[in-house]
Parts: sequence; structure tokens; C-alpha cells
Amino acid sequence: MPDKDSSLMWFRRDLRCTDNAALHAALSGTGRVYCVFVYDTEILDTLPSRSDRRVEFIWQSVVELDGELAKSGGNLITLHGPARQIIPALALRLKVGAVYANHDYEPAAVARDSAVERQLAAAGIEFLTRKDQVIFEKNEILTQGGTPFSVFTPYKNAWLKKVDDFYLKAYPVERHAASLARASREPLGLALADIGFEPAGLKALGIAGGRASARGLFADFLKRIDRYGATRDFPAKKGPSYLSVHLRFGTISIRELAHEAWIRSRGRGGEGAAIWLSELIWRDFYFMILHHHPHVVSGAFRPAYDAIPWPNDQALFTAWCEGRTGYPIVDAAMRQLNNSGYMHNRLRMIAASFLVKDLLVDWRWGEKYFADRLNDFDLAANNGGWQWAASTGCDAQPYFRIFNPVTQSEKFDPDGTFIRRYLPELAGCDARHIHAPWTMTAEQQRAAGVIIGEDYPAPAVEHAAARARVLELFKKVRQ
DNA sequence: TTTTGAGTTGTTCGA
DNA sequence: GTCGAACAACTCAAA
Repeated sequence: MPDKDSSLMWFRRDLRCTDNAALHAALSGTGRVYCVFVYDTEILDTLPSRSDRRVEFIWQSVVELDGELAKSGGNLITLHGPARQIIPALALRLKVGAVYANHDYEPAAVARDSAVERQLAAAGIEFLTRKDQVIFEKNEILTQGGTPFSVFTPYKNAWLKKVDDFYLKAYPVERHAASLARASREPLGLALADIGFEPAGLKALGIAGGRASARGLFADFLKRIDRYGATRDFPAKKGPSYLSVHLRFGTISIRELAHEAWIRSRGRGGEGAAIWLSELIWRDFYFMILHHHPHVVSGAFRPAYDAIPWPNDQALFTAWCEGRTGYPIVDAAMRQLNNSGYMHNRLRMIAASFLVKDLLVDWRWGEKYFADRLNDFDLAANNGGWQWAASTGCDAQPYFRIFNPVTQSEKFDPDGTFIRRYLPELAGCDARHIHAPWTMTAEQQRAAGVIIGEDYPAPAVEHAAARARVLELFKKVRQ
């Protein structure tokens, strides 16, 4: 029989023991609380490589989390296998009365949690879940008609109207930490090799999992948050918070970030904080969209757009993936992604727009490529971003709004600093030509030390012609 | 129910 | 170089 006096906290994408809703709920009960993290093979088996930056990040965060729990006398049971079987089995073995976890909104996770809940229920064990990774979820922000929003701005206005200290306050986990229970660590140790993965070089990239790293990034960002609005669009500048990967795995709490941004946004000079808060609201928005419209995982938010006959030229797609389209801003962006697992937000828009509207490749190909490589990959945000860029999503940009990769480059990397960082072959180009190096004369190319077509590719497509082609493609669907 | 105003991030053209 | 309009109509949200 389950022991009503103990429970199990199941960590997933909430790898911290401060300000954690489900952990707080578990510790607020009467009994002992065991903690577990499962390296879920149903997820890990889908990864393209055994050397994955996300897995290394999770591993580092898990090790840190175990250390934090140990300070209060607990520890983290770490297991490897299919979570939907492991969690019910562990709950039975520990004889707990309840399993606690935080909500996950991805369709596959929802299905997994339903399966776990059914198995637990059959054994008389409760499965208790909490909202944790967003400020407002599901149906908390609705139109006056009681329906979910599908346009961002009115959603954001309603969000800002509703938010207050109550929704932004931290869950005081520390107060109850004495209830943490210690469990034997068998059968799995804590090494990355134990789950069949190798280090992926995070340290060399200056990335580290865990809450301490997240806190450091946040403190640094707060020093420049006032300038966020003016700097965020320039990939060569240190504008963004770089917290996305930490938000993805929950090594920092969204409440902690949103609370600080909200307070500052209402103060003097709070414009930067207000813009950043908007980005956090976008995050809530896309989780809400995914909850209400799970079909976006496989197709367009507006199904009519699934009829677009994308030519899907494999060679063009490969050139895009490898950063050799001949458009420097696109190629530099893709090499940043390939080298580091990160891509600046402005560049995500430029690269996505280019793949879809210049190379005429199905947005889902690009979505998948990003999903496999982004350290901060999140299904809801990545899907929303791609559908926005492809003009197939809710509140997407209009189909005729097509980024010009040269204009964008001139505007947001005016002196070519970012391009030179990732395309050393173009380092000798002057700021006037680096955005469109094919416009250099043969003599200029020799002077710059780069021959177009040899040292750096000629443009894969001509933008003006590509623009006309994609407008035609959309025209067919609209008729 | 009907009407009205508005909509993340742009580009191009012509004056 | 700078500016406004057109792009092309549509859907959403609120009055």
C-alpha cells in the first residue's frame, strides 16, 4: 500500500530547487519528499548525435541540483530509461502516496503524463501537477468573449492588466526543505557516460548549466536591461540576456525574471525592461497557442497554408544548413548556430525568412533543423517563430513582408562585425561590400582577398527573383 | 449583431 | 537621402 506520508517530486524542465511550484507543493505536505530526474530515452533516442549540448547542459544542471538538494539532506534519484514506465515503477518501490510534477504543454509530454497518471491511479497513487514554467497558462488570459486570444497585442494587453505580485511571487521552497528525503542512488551514477553521451564542449562556448550560471547571466543582464531596446537587434552587440537556454530547462524561474522586468518596466527609464517583458509574454503566448492548437506541431496554424507546394530543393536546403548560400548575414547566422547552438533572435528571423521565402523550402524543414541544434530549443517558441516567419501562423507577418537579406544586414550589422566573426574569408571586405560581396569587381575581390565562387559562394538565388516567385506561390493558395 | 480599429520585428517604389 | 504610400485584403477583439 502507498505510504500517504511520503511523496515523489519528478523534475523535468524545471531543474532548480528554488521557486519551484511542484516542489513547493510537495514539501508543503506532511511527509518526506523524494526527488527524481529521468533521462528519458523516449526523448534522448530522437537526438541526432550522442554528443549533444542540451544533454550536457541538463547533466550539469542535474549534478548541481543534486548538490543543492544534498545541502538540505536530500538527493536526486537519477534514472535512465522510458519515463512513462520508470516513474510509476519508482513510485511503487518507494511506496509514495503522490507524485508531483510541473505542467508541460507539448503534445508528446501531455500524452506521457496522461499515461503516467493512469498507471499511478491504478496503484492508488495521486499525480499532482502545478503551473510553473509560465506566468499565465491555458485559459488564464481570455478575451471578453471567453475565448483564447490568437493575436499577440490584445493578449499582451490583457496579460499586463491581469499580472500583479500574486502571480509573480516566488514559491518559498527553502522554508520546507527539511522534509527532503534521501534515497539510495542505484542503479545509475551521475556521469554523462552512464547515459551513453559524450561532452559536447559547452565550457569552451562559455555556457554552463545550473542555477548559479543562470543567476550570473541575469545579474549581468540587469546592468544593461535599460539599453535592451536599443541593442537587442544587433547581433554584434551584447544586447540579449542569453537566458533562453536556462528558461528552457528551468534553471531559473520565469517568475523571478518576469517580476524584476515588471517592476523595472513601470519605473523611470523602464522601456528596455518593458520590451524584454514583452518577449517573456511572447513565451507565455506561444505555450498557450500550443495548448489550444496542438495541430501546429505538424502543420500550419491556418491549415489552408498547408497547400503551398514548396519546391524543397535539397541542394539549396543543404547550402542553407551549412552556411554557404552566398548571402553573408544568412551564412554567418547558420555558422553561429552550427558552431555554438545559439542564434541571435534577429538572425533567426532573417535565416528563417530566407529559407522559406528566398529558397522556397517548407518551413518545417527549417523548424526541424533548428530543433535539432538550438540549445534553447523549445517546441512552442520554435514552431511559433517559424510559422510567424513563414506567414502561416497565428498573428504571423503578412506573406508579402519578405526580408531582404542585404538590407537587413546593412541595417543590423552595419560595419559587418558579426559577419567577419563567423566568415573569416570575408574579413578583408569593406563595410560597403561585405553585405553583398558579389557586387565587388574582380579587382575589388582580389584586393579583399576573396574570390566569389571560389573562396566564398556566389548567391544561391537572386533575391528579387526569389521574392517574385514566393509571392506567386502564396497567390495560388489564396485563390 | 454590426461596426470599427488595429495588427512585433519590412520592402519597394516614386515623388 | 528622405518620405509616404502601397503591398492585399483578412481576421481578430472590442465597442
